[in-house]
Amino acid sequence: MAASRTEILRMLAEMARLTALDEGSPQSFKARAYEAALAGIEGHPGELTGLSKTELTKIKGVGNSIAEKILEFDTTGTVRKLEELRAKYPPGFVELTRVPGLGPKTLKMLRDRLGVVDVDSLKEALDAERLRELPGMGEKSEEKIRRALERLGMHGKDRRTPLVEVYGLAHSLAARLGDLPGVVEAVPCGSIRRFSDTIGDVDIVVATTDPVVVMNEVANLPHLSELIGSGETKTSFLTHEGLQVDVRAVHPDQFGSALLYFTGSKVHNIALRQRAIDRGWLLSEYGLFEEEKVVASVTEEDLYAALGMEYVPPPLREGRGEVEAAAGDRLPRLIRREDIAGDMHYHSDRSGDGRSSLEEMVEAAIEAGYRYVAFTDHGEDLTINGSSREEMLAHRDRIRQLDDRYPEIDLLFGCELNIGPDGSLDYDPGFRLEFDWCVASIHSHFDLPAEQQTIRVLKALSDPAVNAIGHLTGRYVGRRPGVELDVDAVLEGLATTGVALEINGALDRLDATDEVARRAMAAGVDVVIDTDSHHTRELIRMDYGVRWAQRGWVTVDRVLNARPIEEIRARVAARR
DNA sequence: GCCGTTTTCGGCCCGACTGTTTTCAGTCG
Repeated sequence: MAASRTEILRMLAEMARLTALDEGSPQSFKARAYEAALAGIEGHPGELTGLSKTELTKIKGVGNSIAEKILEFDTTGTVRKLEELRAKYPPGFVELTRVPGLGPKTLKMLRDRLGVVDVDSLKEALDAERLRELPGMGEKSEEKIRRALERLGMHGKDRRTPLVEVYGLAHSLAARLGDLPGVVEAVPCGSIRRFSDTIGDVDIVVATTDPVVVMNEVANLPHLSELIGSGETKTSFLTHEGLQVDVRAVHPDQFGSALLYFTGSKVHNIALRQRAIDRGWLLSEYGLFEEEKVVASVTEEDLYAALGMEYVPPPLREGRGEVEAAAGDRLPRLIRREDIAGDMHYHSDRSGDGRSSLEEMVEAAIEAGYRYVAFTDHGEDLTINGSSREEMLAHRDRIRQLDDRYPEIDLLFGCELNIGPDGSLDYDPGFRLEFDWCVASIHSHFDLPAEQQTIRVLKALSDPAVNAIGHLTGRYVGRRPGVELDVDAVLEGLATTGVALEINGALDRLDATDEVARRAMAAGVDVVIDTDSHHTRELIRMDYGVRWAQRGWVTVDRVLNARPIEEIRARVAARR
């Protein structure tokens, strides 16, 4: 039997989790070794199955022992060591690690001294007031754990929230703190700044000469439901939705190092700190130090430069090879918002779910600085939102008229075709070729087997009218997983046909994923970064799409809509 | 468990806050 890449990653993640528990600390070197191997493999593009032990140990973070475990897992389907750990720490006990405030040390003590093995037995021990008998524990600890248990499942330590649900809140909170007296700047950091599609909690760093004012403001925010902790420079609280927010105040002179530290990721930070150590320095949120002397601290640019690296944009800071690349001046020229020349997935109220008129959408596009835009209203197969042939042809006339009226922008008559369960598309082949540009996307039948989904998408992209595949999996972050398909097969299809992979900037979609985008780069597939706007206020999604693409290491030379319209037209023509 | 332009052994990122303690361990990020 051969284990898939995903299964191997999951196995290593479980090994890391259980080893941390067994060793009594997530900082345990063994646990971190598993995490390092996990990161190394995630950054390793190729297949894993079939690799020899020697080849496996060439992967960063994978040594003899982990290579053997991967081989064992690949051939037998399990790992003896993992089975032992599972027996020692059954799921009910592991569940307890999700309780905020309960770490491995405390959990071990609870089990050894009080026989606590799961949530129920923990509750019994709490009711009997037995925890306070233990060293280091008291009445307050009992109360804290009791409260944490009550809201377990609502927001355990490992709960991730879709970015779309917190993005607005985080920025409005930062804006509010930014207006306080003494505050120079307030910025959401952490996974929000790295632009991860899900986030654990909200981290806001405030540059201020007067941290007391900031801490007071935070303690009295209307969003605050429960105060978790508050000190002179740091306050943590839960919102009414159960989201944890950490606000940290630093002196403006230390803002760069604070931003760097609180943006993470953890893996990225550790790598930077290691670089500092290699130079005999120390890097913390307060700055880069040589003994007592500050080497750099005011801006992130200063810090990277001092460490002998190119500046690393936040979306890249995931420990996926960016540290090595930046140190060797090998960071790719990533796509940037100012490179974008147009939007190739764009709706008007011709679509049933469109909310702004053609004129409004054209003017919004001009306002955004675009040189061209493709209107891609839904085809007839989406019965509620789509348009008939007659409607589409009338629509085309209006687009041509507007194209004449607005010489500063080129308007394309396009369509968002619906990919049926069998890969079929709207209209007929001849009519489809009437369009200047077509994006084809999945809108239903999300549960078909992966093999069928792959055939479905491959069939759609083989149609000469199709120029891009929209929101590849149809996922909604945190709500709908999206279709399963053979990504490599699809990428190969895209590469051979010259059809582009869309990176959809809608915050709840962010589809294709950053991971797929990166594989697309390796496979020689071009992308289009689109907003899929249905309203003039959705054009901001281009910022999101670009940052998401950066997470996928998408380079400017591979983005179709960073090129002149003539090149896009030529590409469409060449395909027919 | 991994790793080596000082090392095949002895290291492995750094600091705030809490609760329980009089100096610190545990947890978290």
